[in-house]
Amino acid sequence: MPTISKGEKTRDHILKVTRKILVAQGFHNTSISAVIEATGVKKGNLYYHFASKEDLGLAVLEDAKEEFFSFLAKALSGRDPVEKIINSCKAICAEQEKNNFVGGCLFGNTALEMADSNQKFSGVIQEVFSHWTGSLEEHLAEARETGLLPPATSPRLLAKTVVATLEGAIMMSRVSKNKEDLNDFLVAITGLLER
Amino acid sequence: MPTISKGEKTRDHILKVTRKILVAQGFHNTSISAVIEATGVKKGNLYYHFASKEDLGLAVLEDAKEEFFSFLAKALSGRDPVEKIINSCKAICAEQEKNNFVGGCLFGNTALEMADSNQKFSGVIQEVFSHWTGSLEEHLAEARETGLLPPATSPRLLAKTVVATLEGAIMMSRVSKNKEDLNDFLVAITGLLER
DNA sequence: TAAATTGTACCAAACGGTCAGTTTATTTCA
DNA sequence: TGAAATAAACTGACCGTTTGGTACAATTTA
Repeated sequence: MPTISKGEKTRDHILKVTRKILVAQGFHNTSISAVIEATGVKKGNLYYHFASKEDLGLAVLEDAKEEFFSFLAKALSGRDPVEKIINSCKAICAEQEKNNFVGGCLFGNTALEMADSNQKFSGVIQEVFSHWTGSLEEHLAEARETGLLPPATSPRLLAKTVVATLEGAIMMSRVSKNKEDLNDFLVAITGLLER
Repeated sequence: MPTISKGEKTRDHILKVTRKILVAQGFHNTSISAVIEATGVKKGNLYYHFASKEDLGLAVLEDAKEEFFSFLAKALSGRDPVEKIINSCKAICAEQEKNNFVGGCLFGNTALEMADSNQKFSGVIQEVFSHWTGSLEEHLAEARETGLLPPATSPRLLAKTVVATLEGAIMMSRVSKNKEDLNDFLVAITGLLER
């Protein structure tokens, strides 16, 4: 069995709780004392596990990244490549609705908050976007080869467009808090892929 | 001639300089002292013109909103409604490139930073998105009527999709700092409208 | 003469972070 | 096996700094 030490448990607990706060409030608007209160972990112990607030934020992002990658891999299911992509988008939108459009996408949020002021943060974000578009690109290339998409299709461009549209859609739904909005965007993305 | 009082001039100077800082650093990562330093306006005077930091941020957003509306109206030029929309997207992308992908879109940034924690801010953002999609929607409806777009087109859905894709594109370009990225998205949006 | 601006000094609260010391687990070794 | 040593995990008081914001008399400007 995988021996999980007490420290590892605490560290993971901090990561998961902090992620919830970060996604809703952003990095700069989240204080260490808020993390301490929410986690129940004392300050000294927090700084035993993480060197700084930046270090904590980065670790949260890395942790969420790994989780998202496996989420995406599972969500990319269906009978054909196009259906797989659409289902993954649906799964992401379902998550948003589950959270009542609070928080949105941690990576998108952090991208816009830190992109120009912290290279370490934007580095992780870039990995996420890169892996995400890369995965979609592979399936789109397969779809093109099997005739599901016209030969003139650019898998790379289309993959990036799907991700961008989804991120934009999450942004706008988050502002409007309108349930129909996200469904509308799903229709649009579906239309993008089915022709 | 429009008499601009000294106070109005100072107020506007504060707004414009603060906007530059806000768009690059975000609201919570921008301190009053940074604003004072950048504007050259003394603290007492700043609080003579603005009641609080929140009030200042809100005023910056309102000011940028008005400017964006007239920018959009001018940018929506072309021989037909579809060309008008494409040109407006091009104009927005050109602005992004001009700024070397630093800052991105003030409204998108603020949306993701404040959406769930400050209703006043998200209210202004909502006005921006609403007016923006509304303008595009009008032109798309005209395009559909004149046969430029198929009858099955939903102007409302397509307008929202264009805005979402553009916001997502700005987000991703800002992270990647890649000049080709935005052009790619322009191609995608053009493809969305020309069929 | 009213509006606008400056200057300085100040405030309480919150901020991120440190550290000496205590508790809890794990190893070492007689 | 069990006491002693070591390492990991945790505590809470404390630090200096920055934060947004205030007070207000004195001065400049339109």
